[in-house]
Amino acid sequence: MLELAILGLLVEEDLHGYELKRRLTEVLGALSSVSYGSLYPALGRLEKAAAVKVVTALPEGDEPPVTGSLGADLAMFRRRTASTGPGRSGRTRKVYGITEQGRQVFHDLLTAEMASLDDERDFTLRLAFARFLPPDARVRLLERRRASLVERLSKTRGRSGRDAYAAALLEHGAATTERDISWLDDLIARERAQTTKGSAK
Amino acid sequence: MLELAILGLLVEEDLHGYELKRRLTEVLGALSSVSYGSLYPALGRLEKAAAVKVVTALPEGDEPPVTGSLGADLAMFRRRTASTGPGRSGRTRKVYGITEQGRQVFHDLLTAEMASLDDERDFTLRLAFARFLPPDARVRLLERRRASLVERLSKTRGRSGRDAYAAALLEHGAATTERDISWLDDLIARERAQTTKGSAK
DNA sequence: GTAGACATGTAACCAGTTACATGATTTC
DNA sequence: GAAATCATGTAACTGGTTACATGTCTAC
Repeated sequence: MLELAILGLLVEEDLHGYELKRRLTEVLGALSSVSYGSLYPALGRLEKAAAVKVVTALPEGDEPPVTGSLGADLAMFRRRTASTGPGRSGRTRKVYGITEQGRQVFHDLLTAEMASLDDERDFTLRLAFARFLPPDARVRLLERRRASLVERLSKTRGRSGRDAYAAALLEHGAATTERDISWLDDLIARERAQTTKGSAK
Repeated sequence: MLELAILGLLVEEDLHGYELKRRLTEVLGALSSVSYGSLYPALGRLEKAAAVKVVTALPEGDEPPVTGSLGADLAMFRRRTASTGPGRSGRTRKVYGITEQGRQVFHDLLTAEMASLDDERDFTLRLAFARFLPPDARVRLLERRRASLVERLSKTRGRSGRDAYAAALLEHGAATTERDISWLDDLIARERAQTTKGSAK
């Protein structure tokens, strides 16, 4: 999960751990922000698996490469020299980039059909990276999620809470699930519209 | 968390592990159902802490026995004899009951102010047992939750997703949070209405 | 007599957290 | 030169999971 999120962010841009954490909190939003205690070990694992590697060349313009022309890595010396003008940084930051293998891993994780049957976080994360999926996989993701919500709803409807609080909880939960379902319907419809537009017809 | 849920269920009724699991799935609803691999160890811990104890004598009232009329415990022999008419059970089930200490632990856990800042599950669980809280603690719970949602919303609003999917996610999330907030407002209002009605004024 | 629901339990694992330790750089 | 912020990392723990092992009772 964490690995998927990290790779997803690195697909677009080289980042160092600290910055990565901030982006993760954004992407995963309310759904828990990660702590350094899990982030750094995760980066370590990914590095060992050759899915990411330290690039160290600091981004300058706005994104990272764009301006390109980094010249040399000089991998050995951990650029302890002037970084960028009146440089910013702390300690010696390690900027990570995704490798070809990492892209592969990313797609594998993203496509992995299993799970997410009801895991909200998992679904959210995948949807956040949906643009990297082929259209049909996108639709499948949305529909699997929809099916799981419909099933949940069917199990909820019919039971009534033993007291006002439990009842309110049940009712609100059901209403929320219904809204989620029609939201998904919208997304699915939009998706199909785009697909047919693009392809044959 | 699990402990709190178990104790909360046992406050009302003696139950054995298997049945407990089913109730837990109901109470915690979509928010993950527990597995036996965590339930039984949790029961073990609670027993060791003297918060629950095995009662074995099946409750009669309403749920499990129905046919009732069990007479004696004969604690030593694990009732291997006919349990209830054309008995129901499997193996030899252990029915747990909450102890006085357990009730204390339950209230302590339920009242514990910390946490839940954004933990959905935690809040849901506490609200499910809200009837065991004094009115003022109930209001506090609801308002703390409300505050945390408001804060979340303020952090979300303003950022816009980098692509259609992220944007849809953000937007839907914000809308859901808004609905949650007004739902809480309803609950709080109802709560206050009841409090003033009951007390002086 | 065997399939399936009921019932309890353990061990190995996993994904994350907290708390701690360290250190560079900037700003006041 | 102290405080704040940036930055990386480790160790101990937590709260669960899956997979496995075992067993009983009912219904066919």
